[in-house]
Amino acid sequence: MLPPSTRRSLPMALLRAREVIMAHFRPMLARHDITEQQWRVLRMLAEAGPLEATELANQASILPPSLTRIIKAMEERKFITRSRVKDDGRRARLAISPAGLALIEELAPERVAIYDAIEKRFGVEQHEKLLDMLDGLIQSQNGELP
Amino acid sequence: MLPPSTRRSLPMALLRAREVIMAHFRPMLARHDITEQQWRVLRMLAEAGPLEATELANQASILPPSLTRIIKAMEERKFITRSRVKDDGRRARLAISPAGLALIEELAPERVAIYDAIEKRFGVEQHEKLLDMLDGLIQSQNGELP
DNA sequence: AAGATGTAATTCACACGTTAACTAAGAACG
DNA sequence: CGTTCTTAGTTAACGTGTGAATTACATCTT
Repeated sequence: MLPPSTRRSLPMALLRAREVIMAHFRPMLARHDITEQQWRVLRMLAEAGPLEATELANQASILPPSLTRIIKAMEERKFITRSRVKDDGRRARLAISPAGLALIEELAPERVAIYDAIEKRFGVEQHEKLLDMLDGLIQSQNGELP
Repeated sequence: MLPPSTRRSLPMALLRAREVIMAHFRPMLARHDITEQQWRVLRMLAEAGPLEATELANQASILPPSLTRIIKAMEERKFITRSRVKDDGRRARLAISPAGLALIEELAPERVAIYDAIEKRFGVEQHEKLLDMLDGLIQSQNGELP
């Protein structure tokens, strides 16, 4: 049994797929001097409300060291606020600021347009099916790691 | 029309999918002190034969600046060799060394085992179908970028 | 209450991703 | 020929990914 060729490997396919998709979003993010990860953090806080750092890191798929840096940068730019959690001096509570919300809303139409363009090329049903399969893959691998 | 929630966005799904898959490979790579990208370069050269830098970068989905660093590191470790292309002093011809090939072969059984584990959890047909859909996605986005 | 253990977040070190600027070599054109 | 333009690769600057070590605070144990 041979190992899969690089042209048919799941890690490579996922990587390339993510590249072609992100290529659509990068110009928008660059225009506002926001990194992809900062954008994830902003959206997550906008959708889920205030979160603690660990929870935010998990949901945005960002590692703790990266999140520390991102929070620092976005706090300075006044896009998010940070406060201590009562009764536990270790935890930090992070929330999006009005300025952060304003950015999200400003970009909303463009986001929709980009998603429409992607779906138009790939097909709405294909898009939905792919999301389902990716969820399935993620769930399938999330059990015990023997 | 609302933008997609973060829980149903293609970039996030692709990112998380890649994470759960790479989690299987990381221990193996760490044991041999090889990064994921170095591993991609090695495999590519092993499968495709000697390549020029630009071609290698494209096929391994690595940006030129990263490839420069990777080549430097792997040349020092004697896993790859570099030579000038005759009649064009700009191009570099990169090839895997015997030591590099030996590493590939040493890891081959473990690679197969990891892929088997992934397929066992996700399902062989699902795996194949997902690869097809990812290819389709990549092809669909690869036209003109308006 | 004091020490051991656990947890949240940060820091450190190093590699890669990304964009822009740069160098060097070839090709095109006058 | 020499000038200009293009191409291959590198360098620079900054942010993120990753694993290990560290700090600060909570909790558990006795």
